[in-house]
Amino acid sequence: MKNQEVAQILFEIGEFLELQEIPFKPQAYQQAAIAIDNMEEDILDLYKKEGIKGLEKISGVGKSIAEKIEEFLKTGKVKYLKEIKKSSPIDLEELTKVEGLGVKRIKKLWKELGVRNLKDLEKALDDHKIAPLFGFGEKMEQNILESIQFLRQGRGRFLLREIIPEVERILEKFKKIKGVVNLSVAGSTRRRKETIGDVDFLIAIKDTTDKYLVEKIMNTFVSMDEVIKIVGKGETKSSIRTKNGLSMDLRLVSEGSFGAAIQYFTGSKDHNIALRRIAIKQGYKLNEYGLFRNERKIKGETEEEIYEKLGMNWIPPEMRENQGEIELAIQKKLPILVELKDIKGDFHCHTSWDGGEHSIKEIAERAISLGYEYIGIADHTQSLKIENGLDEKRILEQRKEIDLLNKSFIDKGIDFKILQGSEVDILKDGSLDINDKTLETLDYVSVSIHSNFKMGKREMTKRIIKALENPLVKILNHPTGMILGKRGEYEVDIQEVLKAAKKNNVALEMNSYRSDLGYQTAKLAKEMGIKLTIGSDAHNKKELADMQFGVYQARRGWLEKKDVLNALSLNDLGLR
DNA sequence: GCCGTTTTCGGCCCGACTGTTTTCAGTCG
Repeated sequence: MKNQEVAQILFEIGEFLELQEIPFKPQAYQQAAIAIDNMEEDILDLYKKEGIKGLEKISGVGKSIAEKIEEFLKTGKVKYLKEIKKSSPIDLEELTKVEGLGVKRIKKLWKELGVRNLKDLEKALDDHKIAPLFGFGEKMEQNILESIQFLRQGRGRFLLREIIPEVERILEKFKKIKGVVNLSVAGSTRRRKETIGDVDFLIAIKDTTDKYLVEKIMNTFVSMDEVIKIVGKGETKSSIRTKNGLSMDLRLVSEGSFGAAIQYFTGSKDHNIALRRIAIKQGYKLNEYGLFRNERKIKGETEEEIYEKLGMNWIPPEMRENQGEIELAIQKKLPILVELKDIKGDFHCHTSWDGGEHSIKEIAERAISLGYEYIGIADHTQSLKIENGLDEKRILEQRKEIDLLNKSFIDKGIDFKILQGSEVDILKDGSLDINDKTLETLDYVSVSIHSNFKMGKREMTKRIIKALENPLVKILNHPTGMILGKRGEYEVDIQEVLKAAKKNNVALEMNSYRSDLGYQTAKLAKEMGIKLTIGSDAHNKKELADMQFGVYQARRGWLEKKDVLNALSLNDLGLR
């Protein structure tokens, strides 16, 4: 996908225009960049299909920006960017990453000290040249120094599943403070984005002029064990940085503004801009304190009433990316998103048969305690030597154990069934490493790529499609090969894979551990009428609970219960 | 540069915190 590259270029043009103090154009470029970054469709495909007119259909893209995109898609370059870059040789991309430095300050540093990049900036800091500058000062110099250190440590985004436990711990801490009437995490964590840049908390109290309570809450926040730096501390907002490099903000609002505030701080930015424009059109003003008409607050206590007053349904946070959810909310046609409690089983877990930690029985017992109706055992197959993958013989042996366990459930009157699946390896040529005769004995067959990742896009696409054409195959596991935070995607034409999945009636997995099928692709699959499964990929019984993270991404892909195979009851699955 | 249920011209989201320049610009989200 070229989308990110295109977005990056437009964003950069915006920054250079800002540097030149040209009004309004920077925002125009940056809005177009955001829209393209959020797009589901490959911009190159769009251009090939519909040409420059297709590009102009993207929100925020008009004639001029469309031409620049076209130029980039054709030549890989944009002359306009090259020219404005020439006029000021500043490495804006690098320097704007320094917290506290925006385009204005960067420009000043360049004019006064000739700072063009991070290296120059570090030299200027060494020589203590920044503090004496008009408008800067000692403290700013110190802050820039610390920001650079932070940057050098490699500030990345954090995985949602790493963040959630810490967030819950902190929320518990504040719940205990008397006088806290409402609280929530906001931002991308509340939207359940798969990676998180920083965490926003929101706390409501009855009376924000209660200095004692305000002080107590803010002090609790900035003196938590994990804090290594207090970035800011005020009466309504404080910011800290934790030991592991995560930034957290806490905002304090009055009870009556909690709804407006949680709406505002949940974002996304794009969603909020769109919502505020609608408010303006209807003669309102919307900010974090409420919905106002002529300075008079109309609503603010709950999110629901704000959305309602603006003439739409409340929108689940996971959907708030300005991808058409507002239009649906106005038409009152929002999908009813799948929830964790809708999940009836799991088609992707491993047992001690293939090197997992727990026996089939132990896994099944945990699945029962999670309230599942069934569990699909999907152990690896023989090609995965390192995982002690099963060959035909062991698959048949495993069946015996599963049958016995199922019989014991029936005897005990437990309404639960273990399904024997398998995570069959797709070989280099697209054939499977278990013969069809054995596959026929399974309750379902799921397939995956685990080797030869580095083949060309065309070859890999062919390989996967060939596997999907085997009529015994029901699920394609982790379709892109990515392991979020660890491994990138293999080269594959996902559009073609989707088409083949549709044609052959194969479900695609949203893998909870890997987050590899992005929510945008999931949304596309749903629109094409493809079923999805949410798989935990658990290698022990504890990891079965990771299902929640797959459900979050499914919700971000607008999936409903009916789109998710493992939200169906056993009887509705249509297995033997 | 983009956009249109007031508009093809004239608007473009909004507020807190920080540091520094004593009244506000810059940054951030």
